[in-house]
Amino acid sequence: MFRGRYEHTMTKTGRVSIPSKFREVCRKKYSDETFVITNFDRYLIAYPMREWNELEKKLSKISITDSEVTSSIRYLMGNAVDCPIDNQGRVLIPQSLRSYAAIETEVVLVGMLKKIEIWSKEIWEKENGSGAFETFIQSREVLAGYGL
Amino acid sequence: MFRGRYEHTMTKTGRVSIPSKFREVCRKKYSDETFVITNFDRYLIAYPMREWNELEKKLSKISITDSEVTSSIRYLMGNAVDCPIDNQGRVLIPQSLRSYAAIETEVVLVGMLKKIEIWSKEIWEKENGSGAFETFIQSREVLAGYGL
DNA sequence: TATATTATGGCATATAATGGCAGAAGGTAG
DNA sequence: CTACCTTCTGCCATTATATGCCATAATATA
Repeated sequence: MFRGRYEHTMTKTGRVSIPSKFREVCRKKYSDETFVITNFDRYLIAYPMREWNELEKKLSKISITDSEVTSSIRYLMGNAVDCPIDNQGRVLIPQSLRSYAAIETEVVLVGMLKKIEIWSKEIWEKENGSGAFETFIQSREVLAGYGL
Repeated sequence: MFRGRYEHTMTKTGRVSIPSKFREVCRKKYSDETFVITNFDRYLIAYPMREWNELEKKLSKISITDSEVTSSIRYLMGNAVDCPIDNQGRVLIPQSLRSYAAIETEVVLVGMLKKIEIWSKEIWEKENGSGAFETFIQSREVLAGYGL
């Protein structure tokens, strides 16, 4: 599973190094080094291809006549891009996703179990900076409900 | 499966480049580079030939006595045009379909699993622009019903 | 301290997107 | 039937972007 937080810088051409610990998970657990990246509110989510395919399999069974669901599928699929890892361990993040997540040069990569979150450092600090520990403490009871 | 969203411009003669990622799916998954394009509401849908044939097979099982359904089928079939991909990776979108979908120059192509949607950029922004994420979040419960 | 691995910048090349033009095909009016 | 017009289609040129590779810097490991 993906865990840990890393701060990397993006090149001018939009390439970001995937932390080697994450790549190791890709190789060992998924035996594939391609991510599907999509945007989610103010940050990006990268799924290993296998996890993404699970999602697609479920979605493809839904009838096209259900317009509310169709527009959600459109949102999910329309923003998804596959980003293979190159020989230097990097992915190219397309311009559209960069601007969605307001990523310019500094990025924060967060391991989140079966997926990775990619944040602009600036937004990360605003939303997860000083208050994060307090939020964590407050959600103790919720976590306790899951046996933690 | 088709995924991702691309903004392209149409030439004066009505040709639109198919994003290379979509062409790759056509080659690898369908081993064919011909689409069947038809209009659907306020946008166009392009099916790889094989998917279109599946659709036809399903439609042909419907009884011709059901007049309401028959007219829907007539609508779908009557507007369907096959559009092969040329050597530069483009398709010609016939005038009739362009005017249906109000496509002038700027188009948005959206990968939707087994098909591609083609929107006029203007209409796309109106219907899927800023509020799309909220709609997505709202339909989470519906999606949850499908195991997502 | 030496060595391996990781992160990242720079550059060359390949591929993609798209505009322009010319010939081919097909329809229409004289 | 033929001349003309419109639309279709193939090909070339240009630009932007993506990709692969090498070099160096930073970090971790033995």
